[in-house]
Amino acid sequence: MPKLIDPACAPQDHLTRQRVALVQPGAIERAAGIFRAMGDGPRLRLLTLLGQGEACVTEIATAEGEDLSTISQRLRVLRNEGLVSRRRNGKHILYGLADQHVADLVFNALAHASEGRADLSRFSSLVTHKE
Amino acid sequence: MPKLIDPACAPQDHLTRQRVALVQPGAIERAAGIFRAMGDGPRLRLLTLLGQGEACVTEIATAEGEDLSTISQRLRVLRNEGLVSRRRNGKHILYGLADQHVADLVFNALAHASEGRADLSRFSSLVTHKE
DNA sequence: GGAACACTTGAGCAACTGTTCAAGTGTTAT
DNA sequence: ATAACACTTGAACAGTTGCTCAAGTGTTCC
Repeated sequence: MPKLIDPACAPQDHLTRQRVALVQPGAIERAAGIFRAMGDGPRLRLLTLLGQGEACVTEIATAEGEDLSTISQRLRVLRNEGLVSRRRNGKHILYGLADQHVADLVFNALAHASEGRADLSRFSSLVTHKE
Repeated sequence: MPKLIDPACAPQDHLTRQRVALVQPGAIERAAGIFRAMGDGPRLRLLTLLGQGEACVTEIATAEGEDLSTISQRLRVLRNEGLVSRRRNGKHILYGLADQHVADLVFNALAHASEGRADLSRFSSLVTHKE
């Protein structure tokens, strides 16, 4: 009965190989929500843009070639998941990445997806410059 | 005109604060695809389960209290994004996390979402035991 | 060979998501 | 106070996604 070498899986094995609930259910739902918000091309593009520093909505909109409303809606989704920061500066509202953790998630996924072919040296170095 | 201290954002500023395309467009789409696959509670649960070691579909189904077809469909989505490994063992097919990178992504998100209240010591230590 | 087991797959339908449009809020300039 | 600017928001519609069911594939056992 070489269970460790051969992880076979008869019904009686299932009973012995009990799995543990590693995290509280709420944590999984929150994490899924974060991934869901990031799991959209245009929204992830936005995050990579903000990874290079703060920007106001108009600036983002012109950079992406989209209208204000669309960008604002995308930012709302990201904001609902706590992924971006937001502060007013006169007439403008500046958005940025919420914290280093978000920067890391985006950075890691991009590094993985581009398999080392990207130059990410400019990315997320401004996140801590919140002052 | 204190631009560095005050990142204001008049139209003429937008032109000077040019952003760079850090990654090729394809990489962003691939990364978004990965996040999209992870951005579903039940599917993320599956990944955390596989983070504790390989399991066959039947075992997963009984553990989650769902039917085979539903689990198989979820695994298909994860497989299409290259997040899980798959190998046959007799009648059974064993699934696991594809690589350490996937384990890291899930681990980081859970750690973030549970704010240090989870015991993740059992997680993903088996990923490299592919032999 | 045939039967049983362990999945996989395509189709169908309900539920969700993203974009656009039109109307609204808050701030600055006059 | 009025106008202009910089967004935000709710509703509506199209496109996408996830689950269930029924039929299919591949493997083992007899």
